Amino acid sequence: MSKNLTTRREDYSKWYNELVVKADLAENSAVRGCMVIKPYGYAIWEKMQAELDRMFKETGHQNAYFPLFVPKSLFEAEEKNAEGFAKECAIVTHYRLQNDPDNPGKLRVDPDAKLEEELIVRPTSEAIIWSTYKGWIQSYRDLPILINQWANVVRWEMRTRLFLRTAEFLWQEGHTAHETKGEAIAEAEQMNNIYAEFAEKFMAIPVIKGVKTQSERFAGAEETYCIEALMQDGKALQAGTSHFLGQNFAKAFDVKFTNKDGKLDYVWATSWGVSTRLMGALVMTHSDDNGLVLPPNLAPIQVVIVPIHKTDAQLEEISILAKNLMQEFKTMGISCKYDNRTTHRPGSKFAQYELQGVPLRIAIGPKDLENKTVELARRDTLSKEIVELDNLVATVNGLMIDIQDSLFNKALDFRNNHITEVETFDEFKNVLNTKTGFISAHWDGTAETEQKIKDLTKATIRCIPFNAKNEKGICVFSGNPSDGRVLFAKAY
RNA sequence: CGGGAUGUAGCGCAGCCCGGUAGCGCACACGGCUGGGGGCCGUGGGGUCGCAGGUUCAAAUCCUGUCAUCCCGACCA
Repeated sequence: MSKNLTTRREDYSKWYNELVVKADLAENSAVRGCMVIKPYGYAIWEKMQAELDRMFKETGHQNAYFPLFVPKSLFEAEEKNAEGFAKECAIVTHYRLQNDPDNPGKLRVDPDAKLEEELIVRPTSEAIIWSTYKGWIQSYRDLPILINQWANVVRWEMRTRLFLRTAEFLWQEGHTAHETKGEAIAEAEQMNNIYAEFAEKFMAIPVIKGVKTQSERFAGAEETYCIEALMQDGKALQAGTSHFLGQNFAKAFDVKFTNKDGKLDYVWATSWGVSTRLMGALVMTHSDDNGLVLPPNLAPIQVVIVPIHKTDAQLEEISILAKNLMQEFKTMGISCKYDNRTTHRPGSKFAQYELQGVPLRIAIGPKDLENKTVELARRDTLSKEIVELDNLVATVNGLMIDIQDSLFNKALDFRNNHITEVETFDEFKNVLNTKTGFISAHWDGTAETEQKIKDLTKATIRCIPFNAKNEKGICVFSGNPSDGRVLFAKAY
């Protein structure tokens, strides 16, 4: 069935790359480490954006936009943050080109056009935003500030992969300022919950909520909340993070306010973000060897109608039926495409929509016209059935919900079957190398142990999950006392 | 930046060892037969073989240099 597509079993990375390209989601750009998101891929991203944006606004956030460039002096103000990102920054040093006297027809950087202060292309916007907030905040009456921005950021990664790690990527970053510590923590937790809800309800990706260990924390954060998902190859993917930043940025940028008692205090901050990496998570969670599988809630095309005909007259007759159906789907809010191209044959259309993950396909041919039926094919199960034309729209509507649920449940089963509790380090290594997935193990809470395990196995602590049962134990590596289990995995 | 590999048509590759002026599959264009799962047959278009130098009557092929890309590490949403 799958033609020209590497299978998951053969080579998971290759399968992923080919799938992203062949499903028309994105491709590598000629620009180093950068990606071109193609219209079909972007349409999915837009659906994600729309839903997230709605959720942000429902919780009182507003959108704004801040500059791409961050002057170096601002960038370095919060030391930990600067240090964390320093190794992967693109830097603007000049502002003008000129004709190259040594190479006619070529340009060179004008050496006289050197900037007095270099500009960092934002790898994240805390610095530029907090330097701006300083001017906005004087009193507790100015708080909270609840702002999100949709933007691109640049991180000069050594090795890149479509959607999962590219030098430039699209994301949203929320940056909030609060009067109290408690309020800021509540905000960070709320946003992590929103991410989890979005991942599970819209992307049909089950996630584990928790906090990062100190060494995995965002540079400059006091606490990093995260949602972790499990891909089909048994590796974990960080799907979203939300940070409680304490007063670190307020202190670095001197953002003080007068509180209700008339005293000066630093404001409390959060930041949170998800990126186009979610597209990678979507692909890797649901897709199969025939291509992409999209949950109905995110599919740009939820239903495709493919006519099967020999003659023009047959096509015309099918088209009348198809157009009526489209109208009904539209009324139900189901997006539908009728592919009446005569330049492609039905079989190749079937294959194409399968590759592109369209959740449901309706085929209508002369036999169907005669019997008042259509053929329905589900992308997720690859099952086909002939159904009556009567009540078709209701049937399809029900299937949209079924498919969405069943994708989630399938991913949930897989995920739950790949969380393994281990008691010894031998078991740990064994599970990691054979079964893969998350390993639930006791940890002594030290960075040293965490690092040693990472060096030995490449597995990192993905998160300290919130839902962990209260259980004392001994560390799987050091044998020292542990307060609870954490989740280890190899990660993207 | 350390280890490995590769640059030949839009994409994927063969040819290189053993030098004789470039080929296959997919894609593309045209014609016909077709049409309920990626059709078949025929015809056709498209490449200064990454770049520069050298050896030679002759270089995709041999030699030297160089550039680029990919994979494995380190870094990371």
